[in-house]
Order: sequence, then C-alpha cells, then structure tokens
Amino acid sequence: MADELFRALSDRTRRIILDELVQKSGQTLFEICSRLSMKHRLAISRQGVSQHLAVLEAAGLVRSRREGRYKYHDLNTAPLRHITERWPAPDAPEPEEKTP
Amino acid sequence: MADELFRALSDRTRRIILDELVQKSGQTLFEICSRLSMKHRLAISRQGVSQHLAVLEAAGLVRSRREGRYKYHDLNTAPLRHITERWPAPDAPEPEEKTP
DNA sequence: TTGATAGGCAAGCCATGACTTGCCTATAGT
DNA sequence: ACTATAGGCAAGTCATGGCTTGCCTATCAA
Repeated sequence: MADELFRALSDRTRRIILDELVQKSGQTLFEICSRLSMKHRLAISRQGVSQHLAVLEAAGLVRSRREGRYKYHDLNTAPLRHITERWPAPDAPEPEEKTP
Repeated sequence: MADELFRALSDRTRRIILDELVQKSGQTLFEICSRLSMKHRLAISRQGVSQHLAVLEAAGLVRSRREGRYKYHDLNTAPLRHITERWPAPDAPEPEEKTP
C-alpha cells in the first residue's frame, strides 16, 4: 500500500503527470500525452503514459472515471498526507486536532 | 534535487531506516544494521545499508556527523515538505504566510 | 456498416538500481 | 606495535521497471 505510493512517486514522468493534473483536472489519456509532448518535450508513447497512469491509480494518487469512449483522470492528493505523518517534524510532534 | 528525494523514498529498506531514525536519532551504521536485522528481519549486508544511507544523505533526508571512528546519522524531515507543497490539497489552495 | 477515435492487453528490450564480495583506511584499546 | 572495531571504495551480479511495438476492443459519426 505505502509501497505503491512511493513507487508511483519515484518516476519523474509520473510526477510531471501529477503536475499537469493539478493545473487541469479531468484530463483524458490523449490530452495528457500531448501535454507531455508539447510542454515538457517528453518523447513517450501513448502506451507508456497509460502504464504510468495505471501505476498512479494503483497508488491512489489518480482517480479515473469512464464516460463513453473517454476516460477522465483526476488527482487525489490524500495519500500524500501519509508521508508527512509517517516522519513528522521533530519540533511539531503532532498536528493538533481541535477538540470541540 | 527533487529526483533524489523521491528516489530515496522509493526503496522500502530506506523507508524503514528513516523509521528507525525517528525512533532514535544519531545512530551509527552498525546500530542501524543490527536494528534492521533484529527488529525487521532484513538480511542485508553492512555495505548495503551504507549505500542506502548515502542515497538518503544525497536526498537531504539524513545528516551525518563524524566523531572519531564513529559516524552518527540524524533524520531531516525538511525535504518532505516539498512534496505536499508541490501537489497541494484542492480545498486548502495555499499554505498561508503570516505577513508581519 | 464503415471508418475514425479513445483506450487496453501482452510480449519483449534494455537500462537502472539493489545487493554482495573483496579489499583498503582510520581510529581506539591493550 | 599489534589487533579489533567502524567505515569506505570498487567491481560484478541479478532483478525490477520503463518503454516500445503490435494487435485487439469499444464508442461515436457519416
């Protein structure tokens, strides 16, 4: 579970895909492909991007929803919280919960 | 720079090393080796652990200080902040800076 | 129905990275 | 001085992972 998260983040192209999903959510595979090619000069096949998205989805960092022949991808930053929770800052030992 | 950070976090053994440094900071190489072997049943050579520590240090996640023939290792969680800053939560758009 | 578009599956290639082994250096104790 | 301890360097092995290629399925438009 945590393994898949860190594995997903370990690749540079996947991190750029996350960057693009921050800028515009709900992108399709082809849209991500063209952005990687145009904006980032990344020469990568459509299949390569598809495999990256699968890894990101397995890590919970990307949610996908199918509509007709399109498949839209959304970013989910929730799993990233686990990282800072696992190795907390020594000065701020715990993120305080406001008790009501 | 960011590449080294995520590369360092991508390995399971390295993440466990970080866990151990949370529990006790200033550990020596041999101390980390024995903890990995005892507590986590990880069969890894001393040299393997040494290489892991080098990767963690290159990522800025571990600081080391030499004293005599001992080399002590300390955890530094500062680089982890960059992760949540790079892909912020959609509800909390920006971590507010308190203007004085 | 045919063609075009969006995406998926599977096998194969190749480079990166984790790990070991062997040997070397430096500090501390007797 | 000699020995043990703590650590470093370098080469070599082997598996994982990123990427491509080729082919297949599904949806929409004409």
